[in-house]
Amino acid sequence: MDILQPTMVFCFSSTQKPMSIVQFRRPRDLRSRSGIAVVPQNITHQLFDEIPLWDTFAWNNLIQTHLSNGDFRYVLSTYGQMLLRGVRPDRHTLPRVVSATRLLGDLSIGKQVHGQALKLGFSSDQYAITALIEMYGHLDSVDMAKLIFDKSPHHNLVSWTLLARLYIVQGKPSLALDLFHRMVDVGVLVDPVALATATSACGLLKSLQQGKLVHEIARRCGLEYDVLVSNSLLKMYIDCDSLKDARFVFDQMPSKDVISWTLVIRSYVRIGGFNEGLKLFRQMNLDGMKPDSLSIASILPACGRIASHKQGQEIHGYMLRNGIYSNLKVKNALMDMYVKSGAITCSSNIFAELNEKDVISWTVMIMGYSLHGRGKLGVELFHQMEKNSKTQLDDTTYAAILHACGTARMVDEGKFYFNRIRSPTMAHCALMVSLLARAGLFDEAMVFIEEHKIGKHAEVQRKLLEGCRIHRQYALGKRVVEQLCNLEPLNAENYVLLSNWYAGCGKWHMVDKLRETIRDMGLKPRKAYSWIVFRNKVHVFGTGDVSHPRSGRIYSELQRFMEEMRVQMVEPIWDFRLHDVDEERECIQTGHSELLAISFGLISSQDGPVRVTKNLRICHGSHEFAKFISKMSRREIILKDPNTFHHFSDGFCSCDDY
DNA sequence: ATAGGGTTAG
Repeated sequence: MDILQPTMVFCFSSTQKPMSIVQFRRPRDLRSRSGIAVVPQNITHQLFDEIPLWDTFAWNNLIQTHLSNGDFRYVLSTYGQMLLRGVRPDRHTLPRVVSATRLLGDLSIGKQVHGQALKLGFSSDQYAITALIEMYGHLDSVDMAKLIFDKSPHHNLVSWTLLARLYIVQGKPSLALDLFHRMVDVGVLVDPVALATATSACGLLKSLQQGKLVHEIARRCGLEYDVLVSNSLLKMYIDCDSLKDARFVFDQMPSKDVISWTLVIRSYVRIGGFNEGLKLFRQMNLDGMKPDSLSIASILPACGRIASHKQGQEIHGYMLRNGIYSNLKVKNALMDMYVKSGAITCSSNIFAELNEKDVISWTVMIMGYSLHGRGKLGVELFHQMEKNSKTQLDDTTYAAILHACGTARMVDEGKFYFNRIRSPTMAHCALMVSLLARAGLFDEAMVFIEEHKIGKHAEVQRKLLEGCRIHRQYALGKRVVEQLCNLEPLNAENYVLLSNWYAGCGKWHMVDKLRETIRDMGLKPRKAYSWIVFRNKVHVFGTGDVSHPRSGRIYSELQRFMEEMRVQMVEPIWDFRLHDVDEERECIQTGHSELLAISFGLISSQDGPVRVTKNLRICHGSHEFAKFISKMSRREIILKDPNTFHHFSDGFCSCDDY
């Protein structure tokens, strides 16, 4: 094929309109006399006739306009006309035409243009070379790009950086870094973009040592505090898991932009520093930096994780008020925030209004329903997803559907989906064990564990224990706990479980012995806490806590419910055999932290749900008591524990006592 | 001409 053939270059699609040539528009040219819009070719032809043949500048201008409008085929057709009419392309023409072939993804035309560049004598032009490097790099290979680079008479900063970038895209960061150091060695003056490219290579290599070397070069060039360079350094230190260095860079930055803030906020959120993340987010606002959709998508997971319904809602409100563009990523993050902070209805409202959904949207909702005890809805949603969209499922989606089957106790469906997973992960297997154990199918669970050889994983044993707890399988439960002590001898929680088991059978000498063991090993069992947000303050309660200013009223309210319960002949439950908190066994029921938080919630507000979060699992007795309270007080209580959300309402719980 | 930040994972 020859690019000079007009048939080849005039390949307009009928739907495309020549919007881009508006600057050459003359009223009488645009419409034919009959008033019918003329076809693009005609307009273009007429326009070509208007451009003087000697005026290369005007032709370049037209090419540039097409290029920036994304009309790459017009670039080629204009270029074709130039050649056809004998207009001489200059050094401004070829780079743009080469870029157009790259963006079109057409290597063969690109090669033809390259040939013409050689013929016309532009092969050593800096701009033509960079365009060619990029074209070959994207459409052919990095090796081909390297060849152009090597053959070019002189290398400039941009061609060095471009080639390095190509190596990074190809997953070869160490080659990119080599190139950067060679460039520095031959004495090319580096700029912020070159430094940013080298820094990101270090991040990909996770090499702190290399990163610090580039940091030193940046310092020597006096570019350390350039905002692009600082941000890349920040990201590099985060990628290398050195939050300490990242924070140092951040604190030193004389001027931070929204990207700097987002980077550092996200890095705290990722390692679980939710409060620090929120603190920084507030600081960003105080510093007058307006959050955008990307920074908001980074902070929302923190709101979800600490189940701070209020803060997440405030951020959502801020977005609506300030018209912050919210794309699917942000909406997914919002949905997940509402799921994790106990407001499943808010997430399903957002979900219902989505006009496009990706795999994450579906996964968040399936998992969301399941976490809120509505596994069946989650399974239904999965069916809907398979019917309505060609979403490519991933491991997380399968984990969500297995979780939903577990919550809904849909064993056959769970097995069906498990068998569909091409290579099940440990998490998938553990979810299957959970599904079988929760359904009381212990023999089958044991066979499954045996078949998949996963008995050595504490995660799996804990799922098994969950089933034992639900179905009061105390003999099997004890064997599982002993197994856990063997698998994780340094996990205090396992000894607490064992100790509670012995306490349940009145074997107090064993309880004492275990307590000694825990102490001698220097282990510290986790303490139970519950918290509730009231008037933008977090109120935290420990077991038997009396430090709250309204403590008297909190306890008397619980006492009142307790007496009521006795009158109604409801027996309090004292079964701590498979419970994993031991301080609670020794505390009166009304001293359990979740009940203190619930009571505080009830006395400090008149209506609306009471939202409480607990760091450890709720015990059986408190669960029963909370059901009773919800009935007597006619209030909805939403309690989040590490595994699930319990919605207590009118004497029932959404978890169906599982 | 080359460039730094975002969502699920029970």
